[in-house]
Amino acid sequence: MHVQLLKSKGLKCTPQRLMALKIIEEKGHIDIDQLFENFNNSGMKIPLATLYRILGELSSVGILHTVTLSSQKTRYEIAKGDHPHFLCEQCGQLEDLHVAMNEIVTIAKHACSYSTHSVSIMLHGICQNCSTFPTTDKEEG
Amino acid sequence: MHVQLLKSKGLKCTPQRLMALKIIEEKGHIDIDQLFENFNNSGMKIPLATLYRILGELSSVGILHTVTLSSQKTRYEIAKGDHPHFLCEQCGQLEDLHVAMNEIVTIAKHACSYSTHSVSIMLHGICQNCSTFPTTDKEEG
DNA sequence: ATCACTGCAAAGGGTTTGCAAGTTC
DNA sequence: GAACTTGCAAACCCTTTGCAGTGAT
Repeated sequence: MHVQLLKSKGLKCTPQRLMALKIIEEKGHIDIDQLFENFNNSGMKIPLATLYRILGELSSVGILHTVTLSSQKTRYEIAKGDHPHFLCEQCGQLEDLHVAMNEIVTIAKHACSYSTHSVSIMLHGICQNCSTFPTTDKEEG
Repeated sequence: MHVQLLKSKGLKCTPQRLMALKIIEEKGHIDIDQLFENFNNSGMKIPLATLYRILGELSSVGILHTVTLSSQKTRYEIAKGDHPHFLCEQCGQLEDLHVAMNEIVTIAKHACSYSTHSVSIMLHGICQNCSTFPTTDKEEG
């Protein structure tokens, strides 16, 4: 329950924050513009500045996880532990990969004598849809 | 030889590009501000706008590889094939990890039915120096 | 000589910030 | 009622762009 989640982090339950969490949970991965659009579609007007603040707060307390991409907007997802992602270079779609991170982390850590808190793994390629319909022009998904 | 490298990509050999490559090769990983500083230190004045252009060009032809970080400036390195990185969350230092990517890639790809071109792996933690001298305030390195 | 590149300055665009008004607990 | 949050607008800052002058081949 998002109400509990916010309270547990000492954040107040505002309609804006609850809506943000609801949308992000529904969409899985989302960037700020898509989130902004979803707010509008659901009839709730919100300034971008407020969205930036909400996303920043929720990320800093660990409710959200951010996926930083080069030349694409940062994506946000509900934080649910490390997992690899697949990024389609053509449509920009981001997907969770369901693979045992343990194995990967173990291997990676062997190369690294430092204490490691987290591991980001991103595969880059072409997604199912884009390889099936290669003529489809580049479009955000 | 950087001269050959540039020519092979159809780029002209300018002192600015050669200097950029020299510095980046020396430093291993560098962001644009550090690069700018290094230019100044070596007595070559260059506008940031030109550096942005050079880094963009060298990256787009594949001479440089960019490492995009959240809340830190993009780092540039001479492109030498995929390898995992370690990022110190405290000092921001980026290090190459020398580990067989193959194993990791194989595992990761098993979770992914799509055609994968490249894999980015980033470990986040605290580096040797920062854990040895934990009182040292956060500083860029 | 030609075409590419640099330098400069200005524009652009995403993100952050200050402050007053409005909410939550 | 106190503290936090939102909304708005302006400020910020990094990055890109246009164009004239310069340089590489």
